[in-house]
Amino acid sequence: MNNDPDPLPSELEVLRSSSMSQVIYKEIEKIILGGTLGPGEKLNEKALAERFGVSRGPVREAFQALHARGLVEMIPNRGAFIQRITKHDAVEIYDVRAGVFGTACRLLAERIDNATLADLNALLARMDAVAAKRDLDAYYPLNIEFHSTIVKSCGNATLASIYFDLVGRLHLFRARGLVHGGGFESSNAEHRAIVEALDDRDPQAAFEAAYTHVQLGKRRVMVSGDGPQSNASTT
Amino acid sequence: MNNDPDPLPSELEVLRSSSMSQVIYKEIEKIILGGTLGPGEKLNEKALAERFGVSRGPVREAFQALHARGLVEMIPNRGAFIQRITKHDAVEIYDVRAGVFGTACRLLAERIDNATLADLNALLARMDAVAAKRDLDAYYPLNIEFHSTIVKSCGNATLASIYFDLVGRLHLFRARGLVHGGGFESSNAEHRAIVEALDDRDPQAAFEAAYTHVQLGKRRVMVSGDGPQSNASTT
DNA sequence: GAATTGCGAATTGTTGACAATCAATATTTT
DNA sequence: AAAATATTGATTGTCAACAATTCGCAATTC
Repeated sequence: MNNDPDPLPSELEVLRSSSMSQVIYKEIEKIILGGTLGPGEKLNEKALAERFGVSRGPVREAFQALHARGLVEMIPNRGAFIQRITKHDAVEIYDVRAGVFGTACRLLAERIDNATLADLNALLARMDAVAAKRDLDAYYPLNIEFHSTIVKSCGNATLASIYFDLVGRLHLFRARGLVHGGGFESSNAEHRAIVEALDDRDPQAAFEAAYTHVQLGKRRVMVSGDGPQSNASTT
Repeated sequence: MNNDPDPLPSELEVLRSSSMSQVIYKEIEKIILGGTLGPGEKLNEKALAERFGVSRGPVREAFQALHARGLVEMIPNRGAFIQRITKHDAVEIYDVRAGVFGTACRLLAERIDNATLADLNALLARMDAVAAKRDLDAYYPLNIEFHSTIVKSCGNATLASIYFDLVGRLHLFRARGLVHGGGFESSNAEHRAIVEALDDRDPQAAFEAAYTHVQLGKRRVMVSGDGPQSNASTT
């Protein structure tokens, strides 16, 4: 009868109660990708359930979804652990990401409008500016926005979903490490090559430029640190 | 005390009880991809639980995993339904699959050995043989094996997983329909172009051949039937 | 002193029960 | 009779409890 019996919606009770496990999913995903709990660490069912104010059921359901997405490792009778990414895994993910991102550019080259092109060129200019100042903290989000803009603009939601999945998994690899500069001028040069191919509406060239860019980004990350403790933004 | 109290292990009690939900996952996946229960149909928790002899918990966990993989649609307070794939969705999936399969060929071109090449050439010959006889039932599994061999040989398990995921989702689109012949001579010609590029160890050419092949396969499927009631094997 | 064995606590896997929601039918009203 | 409304049945969402397994630590053994 009365509207909103709960005085404080508290962000967790806003959504329908039915999608509770999906809310928990998003929350745990935040914990994992936020890096507050490194790879290999255990996810305690009871602790998480109490933290979110629910029972263990929804938490377990979220675990299964996270496992299917490759963010969580399930060991029988042991529980859920944040997925451990080996260097070999990271190489694999980078290679797939190169192909997926290249495909995004290829598709985008066939449909890009001038507004999107202007956005990308603006990002290029801003990245050049911060690169000249060696401001890596400013470069990082711009770099992400550049790639995201392309992927979101290519008109393929399935591709975008897979792409961001891969990016998330890579976050596990380079979780919470220092950033290695060096080579983000060349990184932006590669960005410019991509935009030029898009401007030419040349799908093959766009793919090649994008694929090569990610591959070079992989090398930049791999040479900087062998273990999963290096963060690199110049991809 | 006595070993194996259950007279019939029945394939469901063989594995550890802990991975029960994952066994249920595989079983429901079989139901979905097997086509005995078309897209949009409802998956009843209680009925499935009784069928597998477990409670609803593991079934719900399996639902979440299937949802994360894009095989099941979850509607709040309504339950789980086999994912409905629109024509637009199918186009998206085909485009991503083209890029992923192309990437597999690109990677394979850099590492293929003569044994794998011989396998692929043998498959080409067998496909030519059955294509000459217009034996579509024989062509279909060979075609699948050809693509699977490439994907499994490219040395990237992450890519393979994503690829087979996409193939599974496409199965939902063309579930339980008649097969449209026409164009599977050209399909095998495209296969041959892929193998030739692999033989040349030419990554770019391999990608282009593979990408084009899937794109043409998409067109062959799309022109044959607008709705989700057409099965096409010549991809 | 090092390795092994044997508890006890904690955690996971599963279940059955209860509350909430939805679909479908029956009933009432206009 | 048609539309709107109430009621019933079924299904989903959530929870708390129980069984089984694992982990940590102490006691024992070699």
